[in-house]
Amino acid sequence: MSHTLGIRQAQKQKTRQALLDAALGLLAEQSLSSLGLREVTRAVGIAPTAFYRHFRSIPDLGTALVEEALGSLHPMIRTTVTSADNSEERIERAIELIAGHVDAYPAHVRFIARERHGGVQPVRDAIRDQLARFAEEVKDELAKDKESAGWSEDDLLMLAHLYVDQMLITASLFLEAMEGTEEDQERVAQVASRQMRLISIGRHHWLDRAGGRGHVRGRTAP
Amino acid sequence: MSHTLGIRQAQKQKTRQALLDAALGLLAEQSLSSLGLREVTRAVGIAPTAFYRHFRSIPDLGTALVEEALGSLHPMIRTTVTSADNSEERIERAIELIAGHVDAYPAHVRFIARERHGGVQPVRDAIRDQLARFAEEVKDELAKDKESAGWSEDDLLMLAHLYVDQMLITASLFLEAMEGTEEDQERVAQVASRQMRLISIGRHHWLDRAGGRGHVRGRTAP
DNA sequence: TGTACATCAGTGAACGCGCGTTCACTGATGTAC
DNA sequence: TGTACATCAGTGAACGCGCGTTCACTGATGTAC
Repeated sequence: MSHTLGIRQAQKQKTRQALLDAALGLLAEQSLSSLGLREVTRAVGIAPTAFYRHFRSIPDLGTALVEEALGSLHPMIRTTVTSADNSEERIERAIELIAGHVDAYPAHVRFIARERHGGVQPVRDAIRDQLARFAEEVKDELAKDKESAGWSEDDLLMLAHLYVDQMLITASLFLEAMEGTEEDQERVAQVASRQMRLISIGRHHWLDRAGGRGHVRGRTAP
Repeated sequence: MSHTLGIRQAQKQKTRQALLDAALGLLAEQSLSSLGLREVTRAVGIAPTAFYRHFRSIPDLGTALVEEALGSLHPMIRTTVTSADNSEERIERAIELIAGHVDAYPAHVRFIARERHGGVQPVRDAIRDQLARFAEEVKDELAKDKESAGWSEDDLLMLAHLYVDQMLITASLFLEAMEGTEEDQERVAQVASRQMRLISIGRHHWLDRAGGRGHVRGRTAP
């Protein structure tokens, strides 16, 4: 092997990760803008001053958490969306995937929902940028679909944003429902999948609109 | 007249309102969970201890802000939604109404967007309850519409939530765009109205679904 | 109308506490020879 | 392999500061007669 990273680097990364994990835990019940540096180091069990070896400040740690929470999600998004539109089953699968993610990483999901409009600008910006990337990727996937024939780039991006926002809302509702009964979660899934279906139906008939006059495309009469 | 409220009560209300206003101003750049009692009283120009004459705590003040921000909005919601679905013009009017509200009360809108998923549970609960009321009211309005014939209560509520969430997302985007150019705001309006339109199209064809088999209603062939 | 007492919004001193940041340090790990 | 020096993650004392909350108070407003 060529590069085992060295004992020092390895230990540093471990401590850094411990700081991120501790912060995420503490953020279950407060916002980033009220999270204290001493609070985080205390939870990890190191001296307050050691914090500065890893992060400039709490907002800096926050942007690292954004990367951790969303950075690795891009491949998942792509495979989830890929023609996730045609059939009921595909919508169900997408919803289940969201539910599974919320179940596996509830703290990350909560963090993103909370700080997306939170009081720390660099973190808001980081989240906005990641979500914009998601929307672009969703748009790219949608563009590959047969159903997207005749759609403008603008309209595809508009639809992609609608899907991304809808996913976030659904994730946030699952999070709330996690503290409730199994039934609550089922109800969230039901509503979310019907909303997805309604949006998909809107997509399906998008090019029929324009009040019947002008350039109607596709949809040749039965 | 029967009841001029008395000098004492009037002054008390004035101070209370000053506290709410000051808090709302300070919340432009931080979250409620990091807002300090002394910070608020300092901004108003009264002693810290006077705070307790009006609110039990900062979260208590927060729930009062929720009431102020959303309580008076119910009539507006009702008139906005009322068959706001049929025509392009009605969607445009709704979007303009949202834009106008964001323009008139940016701090309130920011507060709701921020604290909806923020770190203070009583405030989150208060916002959730108000939004649920909005959804119920939107549902009631939708139910009056001809287009809702054949819809179940569940589906109407599902659609109502979709509209409410969409309005909030739009309001939040307008807020961001307020710091940008006129063009930015126009682009937000364009995207928002197309998303609304797509949802409306989905609504229009909702009962046609079920894969063509089974109980297809309305929509007799041309 | 005038007087005597009650109420209560706002004051100001005092408290103990945890905060973020600085600084010189220690000692294990890494590197050059 | 062994030695001498450099690096640097983590330490611990110290700092000044603002926090939330308590308490007894003041004096204008309200009320009863």
